[in-house]
Amino acid sequence: MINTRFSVAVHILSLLASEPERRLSSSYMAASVNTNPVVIRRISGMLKQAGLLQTKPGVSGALITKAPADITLLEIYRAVQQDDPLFSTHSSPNPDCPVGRNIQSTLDESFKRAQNAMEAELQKQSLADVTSHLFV
Amino acid sequence: MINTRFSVAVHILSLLASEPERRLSSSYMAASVNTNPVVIRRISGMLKQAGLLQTKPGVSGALITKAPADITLLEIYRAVQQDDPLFSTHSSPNPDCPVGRNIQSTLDESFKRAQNAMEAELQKQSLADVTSHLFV
DNA sequence: ACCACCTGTAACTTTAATGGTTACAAAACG
DNA sequence: CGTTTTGTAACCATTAAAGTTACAGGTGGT
Repeated sequence: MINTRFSVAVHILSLLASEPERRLSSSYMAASVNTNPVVIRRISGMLKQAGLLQTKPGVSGALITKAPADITLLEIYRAVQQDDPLFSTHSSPNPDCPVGRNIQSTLDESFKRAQNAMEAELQKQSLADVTSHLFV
Repeated sequence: MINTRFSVAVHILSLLASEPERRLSSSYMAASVNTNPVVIRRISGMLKQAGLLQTKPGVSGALITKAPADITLLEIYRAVQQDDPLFSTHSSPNPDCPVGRNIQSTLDESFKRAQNAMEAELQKQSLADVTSHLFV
């Protein structure tokens, strides 16, 4: 199961998108997510590296850097998951067995196709699609 | 990251598919996977419940129950992952915040779409597709 | 210039999931 | 009958994630 970083990252950006003029501090966002400010800063750091938000040390709060319609969920996913594989394969199968010898490379291909399909769907959804459901 | 049960399950079924006449014991398969026989029996149990293989208590070995071309990777995935969600959402966001109040149900929908896309791709691949790459 | 406050980050603790292991009852077969 | 195997339960070890504490460094208000 994929960790909650992705979920929290979308939450953070949704908050920033809802008040694009206002700098929201990590404490403020932590109260909405219901976690510790350090957790927010950790994930904000990854989003900053991906160019999705701006912060300055010492200056309170973060600002979103793009229009929500121009941020795909895939960008957010990649920002927090880097290139972690979605599926893991068991390690060191028996090389003396034809199945054991070739299973890993074969599975890697199948798994990559599945992951690509998932990511293609995330590419189709934008942050604006998410936020449009939040305020109704 | 998805656990290695799926990977091991495909390995098990590939072994059984490679010798459909022969009953392979959990110890034999454990040697190919490079793990403990109990791990194999644990996963075999799930595959049995899904109708993908047969075993009898006391009788050594397992047999595959279908032609590899008729087993999709999705069937195997479902057999070992049940209906675990692919993505997790952070728990108890703040209900006093419009974002916190609605983020979970919104994310659930987005995440389900992504998971569906992944599963649709697994549906397209059969065990035969995998085994055809193993013996070359 | 000072101070209160914030970010960024490292380090540590806690918790949960996974895989490996031990143990043993129940069943089958020679 | 006794050896072997499956099916499970129970337990241990390892790992990853999230939460927490701590603190250096920067900023802006006073």
